[in-house]
Amino acid sequence: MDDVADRAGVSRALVSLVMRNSPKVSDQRRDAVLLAAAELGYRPNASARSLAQQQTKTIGVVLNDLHNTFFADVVDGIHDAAVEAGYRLLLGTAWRQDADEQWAVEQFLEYRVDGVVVLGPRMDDELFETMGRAAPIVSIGRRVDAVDSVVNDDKAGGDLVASHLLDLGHRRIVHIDGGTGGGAKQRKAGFAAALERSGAELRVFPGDYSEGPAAVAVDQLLREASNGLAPLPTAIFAANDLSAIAALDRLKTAGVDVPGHVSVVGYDDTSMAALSYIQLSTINQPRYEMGKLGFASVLARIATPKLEPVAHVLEPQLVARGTSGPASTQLD
Amino acid sequence: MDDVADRAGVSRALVSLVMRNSPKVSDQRRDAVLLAAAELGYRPNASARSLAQQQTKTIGVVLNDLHNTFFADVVDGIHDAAVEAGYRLLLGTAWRQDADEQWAVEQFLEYRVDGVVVLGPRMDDELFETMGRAAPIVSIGRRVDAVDSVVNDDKAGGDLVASHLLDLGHRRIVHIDGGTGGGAKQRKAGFAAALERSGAELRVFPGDYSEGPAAVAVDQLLREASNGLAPLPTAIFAANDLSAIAALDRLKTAGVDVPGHVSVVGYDDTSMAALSYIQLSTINQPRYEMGKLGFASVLARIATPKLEPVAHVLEPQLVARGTSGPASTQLD
DNA sequence: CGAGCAAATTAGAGCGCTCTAACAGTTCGG
DNA sequence: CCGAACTGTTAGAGCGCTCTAATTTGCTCG
Repeated sequence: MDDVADRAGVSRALVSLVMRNSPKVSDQRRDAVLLAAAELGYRPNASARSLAQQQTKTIGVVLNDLHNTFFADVVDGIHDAAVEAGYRLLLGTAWRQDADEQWAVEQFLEYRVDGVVVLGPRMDDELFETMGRAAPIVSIGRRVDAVDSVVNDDKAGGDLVASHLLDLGHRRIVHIDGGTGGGAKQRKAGFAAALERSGAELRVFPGDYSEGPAAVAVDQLLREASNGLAPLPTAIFAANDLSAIAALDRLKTAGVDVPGHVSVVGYDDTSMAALSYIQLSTINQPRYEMGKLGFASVLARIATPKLEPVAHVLEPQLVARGTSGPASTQLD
Repeated sequence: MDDVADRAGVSRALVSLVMRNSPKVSDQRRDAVLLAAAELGYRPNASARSLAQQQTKTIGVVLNDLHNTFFADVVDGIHDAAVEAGYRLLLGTAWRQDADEQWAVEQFLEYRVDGVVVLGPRMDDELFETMGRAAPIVSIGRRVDAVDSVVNDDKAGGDLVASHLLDLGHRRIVHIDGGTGGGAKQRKAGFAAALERSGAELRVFPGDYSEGPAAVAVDQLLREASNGLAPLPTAIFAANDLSAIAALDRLKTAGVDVPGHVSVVGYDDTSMAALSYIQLSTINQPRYEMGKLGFASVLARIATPKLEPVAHVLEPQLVARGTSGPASTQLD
């Protein structure tokens, strides 16, 4: 910076003003400085700037799983909102390990990021509260009372699926749940409540948002059907797309027509669901919006730190594709 | 830091030593400092440290597409290698825009990261050279002569597919290429050369690594077959998994048995290819290894800045799954 | 018991920037 | 024609840490 100042024949302070494009610099000097900077290949040092300014204009985003495209969409939303507000993003990855998650946040705090967004958090609420004292922090995908959170209304989502299936005439229905996964309990609750109101028959199998248990559940259903113990259900609602796809796979392998004979619905609307090859009916969470909202929350809290925690609840949407159709009347 | 020093009754310098866990501190003082730090909730300021140390122990990773799980695997490799070497990762995203990519790198340079890794770069070689002068930089997925690069041997990959199909007895083969996409030309070249040696018949359709053109190509093949103009090929090699899946989709829709009647092979071994639902035969690039190697390159260059650029070429591997099988003898 | 030496500790400068307050030049109303 | 009110520019302290060199402490040993 000194070199640039010398070369342009001005003071260091003026160079600083130019680099931050302050309006109170004469065009003449500005050009001289910019020229000198370009000639010397000068690039401001972000660390020094942060140190002096006591703010980084950066927010940290903790990603739990880089492989999950669900998060990618959310990050897109955060990114766009951040750019608009003149903030930059720092991504940290927790590689699906709880300890990593905390570590990532600690790293961010050492960097003195102005705020932190955690996607699909696993760490416990208490830790959230502790970290929340060091910097504004918001949770996306799980409700945390101590800090701001952005979630979709999983219960409403479950209800949407139920209505969709009931409208199609389904009465013998199976749910493969998401175990302890985020939002799984609410999805099930919303789904079950709606079915109960209509008097439809519901059977629940345990799952965990992964392929294995879903396949096991469907296999059992198929076995029961072939033994004549129980007819196949006319519809299956899996707690997320991954398990829905596993279920689909088992059904197709067994030669069961989908949706002619059994309808299948998932949750999340991942890019896999949209594959023309799969065409899974599912529930879409407004991921991009959730990202935008998450960033806005952080920003609001940066401006006014001692606001009461807010929980933003967004409405999920049904995306009816090719795996759900009118209930089969055939009995098997 | 001063507060911690006061509370522990030591000097600021000693606190600094403890925070960097230097061995030359007595246990007694160390404990006192750690206690004081914990009580005050002290967290070192990374910016100040970087400023004083003139290094950040951080490397920047430019991600072109957060949605592509291919990159996620590479990042996993980079991450593991980085953690092992005591480095931390900063992720930047280019959101598929060339300008963003350059911007991301600039940001990193302002942070004074010790090195940069760019995944699937789009910026031109010249820019690479310029940036390479400011910090060690390595390109993963595209060969760039001016700097280090890590790529897979696309030509060998094409050759692998050819051998696989020839071994299975295929002689009437179609390739849907990847247009100007990275490595597409080499994949085609390797494939075509091997087929030519064996005298098999090859027909090439234009593509661009996306679904559309692949579907168009297959539709045309189906039309020709039903018109009796030309029999269906017994095998199709699509330049990447996405287009392979699109091809599969058209074939299945048309009721063509895969692989009984037509075999399909992709390239990249994305997570979609591994879906039990799809089981696509494909070529696997050692993504995780590529990440590790990429980091190692950066590290080597940090240690010895003026090394000659090195191009690491890794061997691709055939992953034979359910979409490729013995050539059909049936003529249609 | 004090010289000699290693280990433990500290003072203080410096990293590259921003920010406050002060300082020159202009302009302008009275 | 003088002081007020700007505008543009600058000196210099300070951000929180590390690092070098110097100093103190604690031992060992003749």
